[in-house]
Amino acid sequence: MTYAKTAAFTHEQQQLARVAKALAHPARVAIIQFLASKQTCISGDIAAELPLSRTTVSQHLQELKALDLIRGEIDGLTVCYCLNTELLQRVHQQFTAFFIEATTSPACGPADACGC
Amino acid sequence: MTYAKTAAFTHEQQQLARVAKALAHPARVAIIQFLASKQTCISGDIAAELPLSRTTVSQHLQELKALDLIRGEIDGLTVCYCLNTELLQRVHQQFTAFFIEATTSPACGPADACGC
DNA sequence: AATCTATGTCGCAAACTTACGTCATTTAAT
DNA sequence: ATTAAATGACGTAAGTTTGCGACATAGATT
Repeated sequence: MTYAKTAAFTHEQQQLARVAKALAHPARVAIIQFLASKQTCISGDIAAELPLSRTTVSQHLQELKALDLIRGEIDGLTVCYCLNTELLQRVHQQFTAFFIEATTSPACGPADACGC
Repeated sequence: MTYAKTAAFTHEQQQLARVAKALAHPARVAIIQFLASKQTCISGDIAAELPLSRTTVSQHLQELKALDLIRGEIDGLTVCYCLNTELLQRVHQQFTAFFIEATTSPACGPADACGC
């Protein structure tokens, strides 16, 4: 997505694509769900929950952190990760707007094979 | 040393990731928006609207088609593409469920630096 | 038939992602 | 002070995506 041609698209399109990309790996979906399932920010060994090495999970965490979807606070030896629910809410709205735009279009109906 | 990672990713997580991946490029977001903006299924030269070569656009179209997010009907010389609004609606629901799960978690608040 | 047009397919190069082992750093426990 | 634990950074190998020109194909048009 950071390919050369990216610049030509609207900021909105790039924004949506960037977040979509963050969710484009089951590990990152799983990480977010895991963080959501805990009342407290969980330390980094989310790795124990996932079929991936700690290093790889750490990398996925950094990726989510780079977009600010999650935050990490160092607390002694461990790192406390947590969801940025505010951002996630805004992202949710963006996705919803996109999907509504897409699903309310008067394009071909569900079954008919596109009678244009 | 490898951790004991027995838990593979759920079907649900993979599903979400797969769709997210389809939206993970601004060109594909743009294609969907473009199809939504037309009352009628538009032929393949969506390429004229995008800062990409026809070949590349065709490739993105195939990718969306592989997930059945869009459909293409051959109509003589041209191909009629259209959104699969039914699927998009279901996908929207999936994303919404995910985001609600993520945003209603009692994790760290927006401003406080994660007081765990 | 010869040609034109709209499309998809193929193969390639460059860029990016994924996954993981090893290492350095930081903090806690002995 | 030494050792142990948790973690991110670094390097790197394998795989995937992106982007495109050249080629192939299949209806239209002449």
